[in-house]
Amino acid sequence: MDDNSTRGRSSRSTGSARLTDVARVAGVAPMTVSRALNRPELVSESTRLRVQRAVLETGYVPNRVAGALASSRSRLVALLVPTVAHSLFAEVVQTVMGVLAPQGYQVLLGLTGYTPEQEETILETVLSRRPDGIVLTGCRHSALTRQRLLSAKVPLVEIWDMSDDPVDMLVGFSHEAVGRAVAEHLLARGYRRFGLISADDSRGRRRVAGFIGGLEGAGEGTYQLREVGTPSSMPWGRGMGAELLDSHSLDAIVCSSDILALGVLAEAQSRGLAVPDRLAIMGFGDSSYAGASFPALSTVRIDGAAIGLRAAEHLLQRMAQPTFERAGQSQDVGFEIIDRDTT
Amino acid sequence: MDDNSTRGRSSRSTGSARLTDVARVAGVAPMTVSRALNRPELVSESTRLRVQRAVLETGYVPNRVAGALASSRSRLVALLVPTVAHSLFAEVVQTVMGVLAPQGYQVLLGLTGYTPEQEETILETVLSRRPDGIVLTGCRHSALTRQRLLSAKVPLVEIWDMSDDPVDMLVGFSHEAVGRAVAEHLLARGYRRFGLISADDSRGRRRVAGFIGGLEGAGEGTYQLREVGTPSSMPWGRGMGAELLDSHSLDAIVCSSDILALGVLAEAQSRGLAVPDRLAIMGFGDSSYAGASFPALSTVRIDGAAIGLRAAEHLLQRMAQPTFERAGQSQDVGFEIIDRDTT
DNA sequence: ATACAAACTGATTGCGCTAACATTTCCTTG
DNA sequence: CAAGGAAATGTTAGCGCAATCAGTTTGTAT
Repeated sequence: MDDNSTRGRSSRSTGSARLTDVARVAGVAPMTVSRALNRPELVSESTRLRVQRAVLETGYVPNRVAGALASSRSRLVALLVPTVAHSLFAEVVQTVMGVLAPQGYQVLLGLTGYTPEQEETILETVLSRRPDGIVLTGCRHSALTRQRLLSAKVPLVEIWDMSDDPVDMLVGFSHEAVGRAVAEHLLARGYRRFGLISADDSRGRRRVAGFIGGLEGAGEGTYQLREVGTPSSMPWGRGMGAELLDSHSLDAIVCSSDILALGVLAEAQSRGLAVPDRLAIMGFGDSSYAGASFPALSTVRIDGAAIGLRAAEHLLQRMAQPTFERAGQSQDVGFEIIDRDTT
Repeated sequence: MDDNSTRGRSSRSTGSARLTDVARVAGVAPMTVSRALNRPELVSESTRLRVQRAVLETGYVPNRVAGALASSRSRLVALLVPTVAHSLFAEVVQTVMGVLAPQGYQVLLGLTGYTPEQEETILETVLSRRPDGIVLTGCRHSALTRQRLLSAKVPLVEIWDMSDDPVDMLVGFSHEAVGRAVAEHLLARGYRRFGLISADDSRGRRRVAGFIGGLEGAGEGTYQLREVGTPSSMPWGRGMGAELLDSHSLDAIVCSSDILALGVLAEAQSRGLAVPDRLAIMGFGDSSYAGASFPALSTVRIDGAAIGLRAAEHLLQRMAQPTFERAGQSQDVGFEIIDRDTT
């Protein structure tokens, strides 16, 4: 009579149908309803149908918060990226979600900006949701972040970077190698006086360092470096391009993103500078618009979709395992220099 | 002796520190720890500090899954957009999260593609997480979706569109009005023979319908319509632009996104067609790169940031209210035709 | 019929936390 | 210094679900 299966009894109840309500309507035990919904293969055809009808009749919407607490499985994956306003990261988000959604995982998105402090704060709140897996952009974490990741015992994929000691799994590419390769490539094509425009984030800086290392290794070439704020944009590129061209005589400008490069291209065109004869321009990322600008932008192709895909697959595989065990595997997806018409 | 505050007792426990562990170390009741962490103003300075130390000592990470179940507040907001691969939606995501994160809300991201079926599926799983609020792109939902939204009793903001009967709150603009305004604007500038390139989604189609309505209202102008798949990209624009220019004599091409317009621009430039004298080009969205292309792209400015900002603010306001009550308010943020150098 | 396994269903318990109410401690103020 | 109230802390009882194990039914071989 005073049992809990009657509506509106407890002042704390939310008022919507629960598993017990469905069970009562279907004339079975709550546990059977749970099974009918989550592991239908364990239930007979007839009960499955009765439960199905009862769900429709009651308008039951499962409460996965309670489910997660009871089973210690949240079916939630945290995805931490610096921003989605950059098409490369948007591509990663898109791909990761495309792989995870069909497997029944939902995504908790976190934007870390480009600072370790924000990463730290966001990771803390993210961990409190007890996600089943984490995809985290970058490998350079604060000590506290790293310690939290280690003690969390959650499958983790770090992406977008290479590291000698990944926390768990890793899918990325080497930013230094990109810079070095671009330097060697442009030197080989005869360019010598370089302008560098980089966003002021750590990975952009590592590409710059790689580029400078490449010049030094070859013993050739000079450079002028300019940093711009995040997020990168065409106006930033155009403005910095103008500043570099005003004050220096340059053969080529290398940018830390395609969007900056398009800004430089616009500036060159407005000055009537022939590209690439008077000025070569190099982007980074191979965004969708890079291949179709006029002239088509030379750039470094990063396969964000491949990174997202592999990260998600690694995660799925690990989340399917009953026991937690770090993998410690790294995967370098590399990059490709795309020589179009601006170099 | 057999109490539950001893580690490793229950086989169902997760093994990490709980509130009771912190309480034991701090020498206070569990409830006091809860208060010290969530409502510190209710706790004396000295206990707050003792709890703080105990948290550090035990390495306690709150379990918000349990917290949400107990309090019926998930501090989760579901954000449903068609894609993040489009800069306008990425901007909305970025802004919404920027507003909500400082208020302690986390975002559950859902990608609905451009189909009502996916929206339906995703909404179902999203509702099972009991979010405190929902931001949903678009106003044309399936009957089931609408019914679920109505019975969910969750604050909801529909964005990116206008509607006569919003489910709850609404922040958007009229796609028909955009189409009509663009038609009138271009007719006024003397263009008559139009090519239209639109993505095959419902909102793009409504802008096309508005454009055609504008031509018919004025009794002037002819048009050729082409639809492209989603997601839009420069190659799509360039290809469709080439097809239109090959088969028709046109004054202007109107695109359903800036990225398509840049593709058309590239095609025009590669053909040596003077823009805008021989061919005018109009984009949509005013993405970051639109203003800095050469020549600078004319487009329709949609303030994604404003939409995201207001949607988030409305939601916060509603989530702060103790009782659930539909608002039924709409807000039209409008749009602006930006006349740059391609018209 | 009987034994035995396999398939299915049910009862109990607890996941980790907070709402609600009860109690204690501290501080005014006449 | 007693009375009264505010501030601080504690106790109890779930939130809604699934793990676990116990029980029941069904099918199959003897």
